[in-house]
Amino acid sequence: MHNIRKPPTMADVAHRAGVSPMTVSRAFKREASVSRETREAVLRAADELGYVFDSTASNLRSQRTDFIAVTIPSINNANFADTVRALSDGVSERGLQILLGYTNYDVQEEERLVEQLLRRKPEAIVVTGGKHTPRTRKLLTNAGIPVIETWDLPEEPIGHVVGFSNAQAVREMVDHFVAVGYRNIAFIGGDASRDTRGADRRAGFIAAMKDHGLDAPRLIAAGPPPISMREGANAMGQLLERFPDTDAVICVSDLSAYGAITECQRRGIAVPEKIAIGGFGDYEIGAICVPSLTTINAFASEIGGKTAKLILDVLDGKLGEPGRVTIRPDLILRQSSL
Amino acid sequence: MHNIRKPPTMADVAHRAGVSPMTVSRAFKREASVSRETREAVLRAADELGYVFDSTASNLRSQRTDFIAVTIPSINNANFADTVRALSDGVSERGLQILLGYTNYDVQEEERLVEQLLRRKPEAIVVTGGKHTPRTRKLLTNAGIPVIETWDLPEEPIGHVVGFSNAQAVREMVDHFVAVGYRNIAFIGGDASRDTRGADRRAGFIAAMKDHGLDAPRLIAAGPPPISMREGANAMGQLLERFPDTDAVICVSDLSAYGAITECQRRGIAVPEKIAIGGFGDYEIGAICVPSLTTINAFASEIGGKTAKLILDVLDGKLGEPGRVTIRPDLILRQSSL
DNA sequence: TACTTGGCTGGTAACGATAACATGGACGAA
DNA sequence: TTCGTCCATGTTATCGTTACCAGCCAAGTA
Repeated sequence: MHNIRKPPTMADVAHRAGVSPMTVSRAFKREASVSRETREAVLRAADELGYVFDSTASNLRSQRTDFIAVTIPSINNANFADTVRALSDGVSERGLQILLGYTNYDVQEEERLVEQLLRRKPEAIVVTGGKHTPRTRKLLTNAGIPVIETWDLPEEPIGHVVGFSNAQAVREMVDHFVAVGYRNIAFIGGDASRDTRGADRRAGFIAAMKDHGLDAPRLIAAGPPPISMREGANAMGQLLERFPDTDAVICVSDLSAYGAITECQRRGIAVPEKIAIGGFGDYEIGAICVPSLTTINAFASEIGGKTAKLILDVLDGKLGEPGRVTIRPDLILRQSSL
Repeated sequence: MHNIRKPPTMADVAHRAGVSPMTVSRAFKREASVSRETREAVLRAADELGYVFDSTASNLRSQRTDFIAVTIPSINNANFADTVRALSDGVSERGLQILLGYTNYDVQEEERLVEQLLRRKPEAIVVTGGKHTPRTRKLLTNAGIPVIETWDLPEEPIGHVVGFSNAQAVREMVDHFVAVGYRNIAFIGGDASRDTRGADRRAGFIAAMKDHGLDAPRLIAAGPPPISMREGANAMGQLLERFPDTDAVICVSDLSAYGAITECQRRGIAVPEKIAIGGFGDYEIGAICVPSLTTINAFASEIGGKTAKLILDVLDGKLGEPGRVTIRPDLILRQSSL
């Protein structure tokens, strides 16, 4: 009964509904002016034919894709996932869809990814972090669409920014630790070469220590980012052996911090009595583990939500010049520190 | 010096390089036959003009988007993230890109999402789970592209399947628990109405208990899925109060199981001496927490990897009929159970 | 009545790449 | 030499929708 038919087009729907293709097109748009009856007739015809709207043609002709391109370092990170979720929810109300890619914490990979994403002609592009290869910067600058850098406060932003200072956030934790009496404070992070946010946190740690007149020799690099719980635990082991007088540790993330806590538990070292531990990111585990974890809430969801709002404003032409939204992370004190 | 110029097209590049647009098109494809010199000249001209390849036009004309559409219940779940990552890595070698959406564990939302994704004309679509609304089934069936259901073994698959039996996996844990002497075993999960994989696990639990001649009155529903650590902890509190004679608990996920462990710690209840705990999913935390967590490895990455391979085979025409790849989850025994 | 105004609908020509087919020249075999 | 083959390149038409511009008609206004 059916030959290998091509899928129906708007023309087919138009024919069946007794209208022009142009009217079918309008019937599929929310705001377009079509009479109620006509729209219903068109949608009914479309349904009967099993018509599926073809975005590829729409994208080309209208020069709009309704894509928002997003790059994150890793898809397996609850912080970035929170940001993406809030961003996605925020823009989806306007029919915008996230086109997501991950860079593996590698600026070269970011370059490839950004180029690939820009070919899809997104309405805007959101990148995590403010450090890029020269070619990435050039691509983003010339893309002709809004560019939003997040999770960082770049000194020379490409366009818009929704972020916070990783260094400053860690500084506040150091200030607190010093205020309550810790002196031999260590820092556990990943190899600094790749994860720029992690490097900023470590730099903030060192600078803050210096400002308190303290040296910062206790630096453990636990491997290529992201640092897992396991790597955090291993780093804690190293730390305890190399610097037995350490009285507090700040970890680059809650995950590594939790790993560090468990390593102390396995070694029978009391947290926080013998050693205090701080994390970063306010992951769920930090609130529920025993002892609970002192950490920094960087408001990952807010970053996504405010990025979404920024994008909508820019696309609406409500924003003349590049926006700069600064988030102020919160120090959350819990049982793992005094 | 700059007017509001339109971005350059292939025609512009062709003109500058002294070739035809067709040759430019070929120069941008990997396999196309273009002489080395010509290709280099074209790419140089493109670079000088700041030309960015326009996928939207390519997509329409070639009727290929190189998208693989994927739906997952939540973007904040390490298991699904693992699957997506492996899938993405597996197909990206062939220039295929993931177009990701999440359903919030809601089949209605899945329906909306699937329709939206299909409009983008992906080369294939991967859905998590085997339960769908009738309309979703119809959309997928008629889409004319490979459909792969994952993380489940549907009785009536729409197309291909890469999954495992959630019920069977839990059954094996029950079998083990019973074999080592536990009798008063409880199950902590989410409200069954939405998360079908969670519901399958619970059903598997009840059936297995029955097969051992045991009742299964100890069922705690901890709220809408996904169940967080916190909800797992709360559920554990309820369980201890309502069924004090419980000697073992199986949780719908490692996250809720870890929450349950912490609740026991806060109440001074020894795990596994007073109560054994099992999780699901082999999240990193289960391997590192103290006590470490007995769990089920569902091989999330393998699901993604095998799905990628399946897609490539199907697109190459190497597969005549629907594929059915069955994963066999592994029971991992750790300290939280005897 | 004549003339706006505004809501709805239709016709035509793109959007920018590339599938399909054609062509021209280099090269080797007969 | 002559013909066939293959590689590199060009020409033409098209993918399916929608921007743009009209046109029509009913309702409101002077």
